[in-house]
Amino acid sequence: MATIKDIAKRLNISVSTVSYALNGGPRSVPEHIKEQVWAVAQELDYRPNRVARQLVTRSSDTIGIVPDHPSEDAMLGPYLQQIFNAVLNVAERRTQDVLFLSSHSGSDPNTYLNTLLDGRVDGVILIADNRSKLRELLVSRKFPHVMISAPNDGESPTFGVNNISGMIMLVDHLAELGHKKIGYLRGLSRQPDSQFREAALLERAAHYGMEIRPEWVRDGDFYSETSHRVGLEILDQRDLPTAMICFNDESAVGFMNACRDRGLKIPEDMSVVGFDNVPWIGYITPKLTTVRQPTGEIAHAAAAALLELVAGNPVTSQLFEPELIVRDSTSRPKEDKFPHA
Amino acid sequence: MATIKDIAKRLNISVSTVSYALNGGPRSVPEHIKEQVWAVAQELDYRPNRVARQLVTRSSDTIGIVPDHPSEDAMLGPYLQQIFNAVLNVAERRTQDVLFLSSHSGSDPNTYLNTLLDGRVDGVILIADNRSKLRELLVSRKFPHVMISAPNDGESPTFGVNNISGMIMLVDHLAELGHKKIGYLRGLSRQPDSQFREAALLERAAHYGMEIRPEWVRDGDFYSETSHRVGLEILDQRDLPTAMICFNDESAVGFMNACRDRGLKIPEDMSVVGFDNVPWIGYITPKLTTVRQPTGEIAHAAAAALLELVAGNPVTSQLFEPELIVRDSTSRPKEDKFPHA
DNA sequence: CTGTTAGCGCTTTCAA
DNA sequence: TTGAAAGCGCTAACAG
Repeated sequence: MATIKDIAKRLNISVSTVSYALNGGPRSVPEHIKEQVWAVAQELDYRPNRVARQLVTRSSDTIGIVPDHPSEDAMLGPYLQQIFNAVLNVAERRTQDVLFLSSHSGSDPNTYLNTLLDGRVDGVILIADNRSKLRELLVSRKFPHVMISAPNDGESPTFGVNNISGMIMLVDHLAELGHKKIGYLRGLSRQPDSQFREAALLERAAHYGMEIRPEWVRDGDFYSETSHRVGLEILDQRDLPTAMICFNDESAVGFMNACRDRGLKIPEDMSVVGFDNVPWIGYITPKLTTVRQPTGEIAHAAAAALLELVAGNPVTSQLFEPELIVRDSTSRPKEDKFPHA
Repeated sequence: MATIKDIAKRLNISVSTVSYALNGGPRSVPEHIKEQVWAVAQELDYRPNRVARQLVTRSSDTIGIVPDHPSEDAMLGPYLQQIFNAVLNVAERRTQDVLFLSSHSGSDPNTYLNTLLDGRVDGVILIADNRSKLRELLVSRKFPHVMISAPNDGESPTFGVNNISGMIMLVDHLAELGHKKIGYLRGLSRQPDSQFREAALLERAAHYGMEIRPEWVRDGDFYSETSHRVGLEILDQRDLPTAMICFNDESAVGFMNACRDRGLKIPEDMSVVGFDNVPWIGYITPKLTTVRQPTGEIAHAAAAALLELVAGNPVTSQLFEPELIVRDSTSRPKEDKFPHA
């Protein structure tokens, strides 16, 4: 493979001149030399060696995405997919590469840190909450990073959705429809997201004087199978809520299946809402009322911020507002249909 | 940042000894020296500089994924997602990175080639068909690569699904149910996949003496909106087929929506089949009969093969068999329900 | 067995 | 204005 040395030799000029000619600076090179250099480069099919350049410039033009809870099938969930897609788009526009760093070196954060500090990435987008050990290490080493999906504690630039107002929108919507008895299928309760949403739910529901019986609230995870199973348990009780708030769209699908199994019509017998507005939401029946998380915009902003950070510029955290999307899975509760009957 | 030089100086030994101690070879190092080296490394918080190593070993321990028709939202489709996920898994197990190379340098394949030859990846997985200009360049430069989703022409190691037998399974299934009148919503007709499937469909249908009227066959793309629209046009005709074969699951969803709009029950009035078995298939109603493409396995094999190739070992192409998954969107045709009526 | 040293290909400082 | 040369941090060939 041809190198700048070959080009220099061929033209009897110095490598520095070739380098400057090829890079268009910082030193100026006479136009006719430039042309010759480019011509010879073409002829020798010269391809710049990016690794050599990286070594001397100490920058890789690559950013990393680090999911803090790496799993075998990380890229199969819509959340990471949307983030990765958005990051890819902004990186591409700035001719940067993006590396998806799942967790080569096992789960020890300190070992894992090697991956980040060995020069392959200039900075990382960390998808984790604040208790992340890795985040701590990044902060203490001042390694350029931004966070997604963590509450903003001022330690790192953070980009996320306003979970609280999302939940409030949902409760308000149900309140407007006249619902008084609400059930809640929560996510993993150790997750900050879950906690914020639940707190908002309880507060807002209390505000409206809604009833949320303990037996209508159940733990789940993010999968529809679980919420299907748990949903059946809820539905097999005597008294039922008239509306169910599900932690995310997937669990809403599971719960809707449970309703179908028990012969409950949605939304007539039971209103159901989700959270997220996943990409395949248009394919499920009935169409689900949910809150859209602007995941793409969030990731977009995070990536842009990281690149600023890498370039040495200051950045500020950003909280995004979700959007209520009313579809066909919510309506007035049955007993409210004829309020004066 | 500490380097091996610092460690060497600290212990009054040579850098080569340090290097060998750290890497565990190829030269052997006395155990007690090794221990000292590791201790000092720890103490100085030494992190190996991977870029420097790359420069001398001329290998990046990174493979690339190259979608030949890069789009803004490349990672939003399930196909690339599954491929990426699988590749990530095998790469991780072999401590390799994977770079998703969408198309930085514009669409000129030759410029684009720079990206691949500048040392950042040791080889690439090309997702393209055989007419790919980029593939041609890779072949002529003997740059390590494998192909996914192209017919195997013997030029490059190729990994894909047997489209023909997939379509045959589908037609056989419909024939067994007693369908005689078949419609077909095809994909983009310039795509080799589409062509193979259509050829197989026509041949197999002829074999069974099935009727496929031209007005039951329509072009589409891969999106449900299109097939929804086109589906309505088909359904507004006088005579209808009893079963519709859709190019992929997404278009099947669109067509099923069209059926719903026209009051046709699935599968009673119309059997519908898709192709792919996308991840969210469990969420649509009625559950779709389809052919599963083992995309994950294919990508897995492709990635493993690429790593072999990079290591200098020979590899062989592989064709994967699809699998018919019968669910609730197909049944006997109506007029066949009482064959002797 | 271990230390010295020559690069890998590039950028950039320092001299001329 | 341009060339020579010093590294970047590492591996590995070579020398002792």
